[in-house]
Amino acid sequence: MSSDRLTRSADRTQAIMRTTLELAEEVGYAKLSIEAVAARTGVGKHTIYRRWPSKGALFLDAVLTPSEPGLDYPDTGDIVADLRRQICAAVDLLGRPPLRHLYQALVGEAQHNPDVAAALNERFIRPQAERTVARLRRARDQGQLAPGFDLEIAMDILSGPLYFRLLITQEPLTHEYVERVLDVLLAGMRPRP
Amino acid sequence: MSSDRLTRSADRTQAIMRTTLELAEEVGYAKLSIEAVAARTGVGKHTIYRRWPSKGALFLDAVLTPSEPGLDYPDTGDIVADLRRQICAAVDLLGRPPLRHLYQALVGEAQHNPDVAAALNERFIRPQAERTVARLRRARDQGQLAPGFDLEIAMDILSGPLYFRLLITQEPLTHEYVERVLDVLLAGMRPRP
Amino acid sequence: MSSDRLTRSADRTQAIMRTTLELAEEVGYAKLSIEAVAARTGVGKHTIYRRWPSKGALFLDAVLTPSEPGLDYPDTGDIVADLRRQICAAVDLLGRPPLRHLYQALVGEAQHNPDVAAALNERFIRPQAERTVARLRRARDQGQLAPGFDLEIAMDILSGPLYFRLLITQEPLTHEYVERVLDVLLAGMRPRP
Amino acid sequence: MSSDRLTRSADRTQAIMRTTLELAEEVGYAKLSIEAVAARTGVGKHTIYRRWPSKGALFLDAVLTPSEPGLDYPDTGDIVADLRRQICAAVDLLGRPPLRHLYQALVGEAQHNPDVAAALNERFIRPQAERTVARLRRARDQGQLAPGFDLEIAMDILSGPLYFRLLITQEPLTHEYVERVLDVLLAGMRPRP
DNA sequence: TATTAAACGAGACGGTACGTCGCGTCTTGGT
DNA sequence: ACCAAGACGCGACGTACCGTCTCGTTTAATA
Repeated sequence: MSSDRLTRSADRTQAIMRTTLELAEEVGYAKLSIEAVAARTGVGKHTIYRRWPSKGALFLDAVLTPSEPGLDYPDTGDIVADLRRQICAAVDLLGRPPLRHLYQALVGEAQHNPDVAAALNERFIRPQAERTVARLRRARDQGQLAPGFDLEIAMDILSGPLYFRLLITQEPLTHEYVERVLDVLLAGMRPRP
Repeated sequence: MSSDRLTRSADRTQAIMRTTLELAEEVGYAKLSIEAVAARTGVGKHTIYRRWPSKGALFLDAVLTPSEPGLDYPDTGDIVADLRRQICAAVDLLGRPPLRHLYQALVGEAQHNPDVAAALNERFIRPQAERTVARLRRARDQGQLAPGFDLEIAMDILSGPLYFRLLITQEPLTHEYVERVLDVLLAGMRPRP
Repeated sequence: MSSDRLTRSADRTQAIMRTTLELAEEVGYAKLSIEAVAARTGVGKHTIYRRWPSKGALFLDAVLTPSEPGLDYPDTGDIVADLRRQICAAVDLLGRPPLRHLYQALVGEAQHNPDVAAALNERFIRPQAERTVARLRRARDQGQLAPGFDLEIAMDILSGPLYFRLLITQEPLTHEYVERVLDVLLAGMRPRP
Repeated sequence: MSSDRLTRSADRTQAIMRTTLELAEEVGYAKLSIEAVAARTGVGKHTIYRRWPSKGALFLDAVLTPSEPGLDYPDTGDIVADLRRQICAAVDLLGRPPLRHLYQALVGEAQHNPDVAAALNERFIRPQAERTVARLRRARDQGQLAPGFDLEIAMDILSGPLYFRLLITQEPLTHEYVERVLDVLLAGMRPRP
């Protein structure tokens, strides 16, 4: 039988993260307190501090754990369709309730806390980016993209505008917006001869 | 003389904002406190609360005021050169010390505080964006850009990747990076026939 | 007109000390907490810490303040009657409810906290002792006591046994006990020739 | 062979008490914690709680065990000499380092914890007192003391002033002080005719 | 010139949460 | 079967700031 202690520990860990999301949705990340999480979970503060070094670290775990490991990247052979599908999925997940505000707050916290920033990259951003770049590379090898095409920049251009909308102008993220980005990226800026 | 009182008031306001930047550089935005700003400036807390409703609002003012109104957009007739110049200037200002960390923190705070987000957009992001779009429109009218070119998206594609680097992957912002973004945006993704 | 602010401050100070005694009677000194005193008084913890450096110091003030400055020493000309009266008064005050347990706890705390010990001596023990010694000296000068009589030791012999009962054997303190101490002290140990 | 386990138990018990004294000397009784005793002894907390119900009880054992059973009361026939010898021995033991502060703390704890108070009396104070009273009774029977002499009070007068000095005024305890107490007790207060 | 009203420094105040410590109980794994 | 190790719920510690609220004290504009 699996470990009683680990099970119990894991139970608590799960319960704490669940409460964290709950409270974050109710009062917002800024007003979230470890004290309140402990109280509502029915757990000592120590039990939280034993697991996470800061509110930010806890919140990161709480937000990211349910989404991991993330969706597989599709490969239908049509690079544009695959990108569209993948980006729309991301937009649907991160750009709408309930995750939108939580994810926004998470990125906000990352600006104040280097550990959170690092973990966010390590666990979420980089893997996603690597999958995207890999898919792009495959497409380029198959001649669907221009031979000298800059894959890393393409990746940033696919993500950047969405984050710009999410974090800076804080406008809604729609599939139509994704479409427009793809269009510009596909065609480029220059008038065709 | 006319504005003796205003001047004195203005002096205080300036002094408070100066101290705010000072302290933010020393201890970081997260550990910045109105209490400490008041103490170091030699000012009562009331005098700060009379002027700003929150730490975020004060910080926003402190960071943005010195940079306003921002540089005029150049128009040499060459749209690519003008964009490069403008974006590099922005990168040099916001992507390096001393402003980089402060600006990062400011955007971070905007994720938790809608007022800060709104003010940041109103005072900094939107004007900048509007100037860029106007410049792009002029270029399109002159035939330097494709006729149906999506100016708003272009604007987001020019900014987004930089913010993605600044806020998410937190890698350095270089002129070379700006160049690569411009390259991809100019040429587009598709192989030319 | 007296100071509004001082008045208010004094009010709070009084209220805190009152609550302290209240709680000490309810749960005992050992379980008394500054947290609880603050909560019941409706006062921030800071307001207590601003006034007293420790629970012991607060408790000392709370216990001693109402009893100060202490009763005048009587001088009827009869030293034995005066001593009896004075000691019985002290016993009635400190050796019975409600003060007995509080005073016991105060002396207990003094064993762990030198500041409390010093303040207890300064404010309560020494003044009392000095009055007693002064009264004894007057009696000796008048020939009511043996000429070489050791006044300081007499003082200790008048107090010591009471404290021994109060703190060590923790038996009740009665007037009869006072009487017996006085009897032995008057007559001495040696058989009279 | 028999008591292998008991021996081991006894070893642990001894080790815990030793560490307790060690730590009490280092940081004072107030800052002593069972947690720290367990850690330094290399023992689980349970092992301590299995043996003692509270920090006070442990401390009492730790302080009193080495001094037990106490010195035999001398009987040289000269009551004054015997008292002097016995009291000076007690003063030397309890009124000087290293025991002075520990014993002070023990009595302090007894003010907050009735169990400690009871045990202190039972194991230390009463036996000592009974021996003293027995010795005094023998002396009275032999005519060395006045016939109606109040032995219990005498006992309290011999102890009380010392405890008063130790606990209240916290002045040093010297043989000279013992002498002065004996002198007053012997002669009494009244002028001889 | 004297009066009045505002802004000011200083900081007390009721709160909330921090991160730490130790309590006494309970569980686990090793010996 | 007993033990060290230490997780756990709990409660209090003493600290830091929050944002609000007097206090007297300048300071300037008005009467």
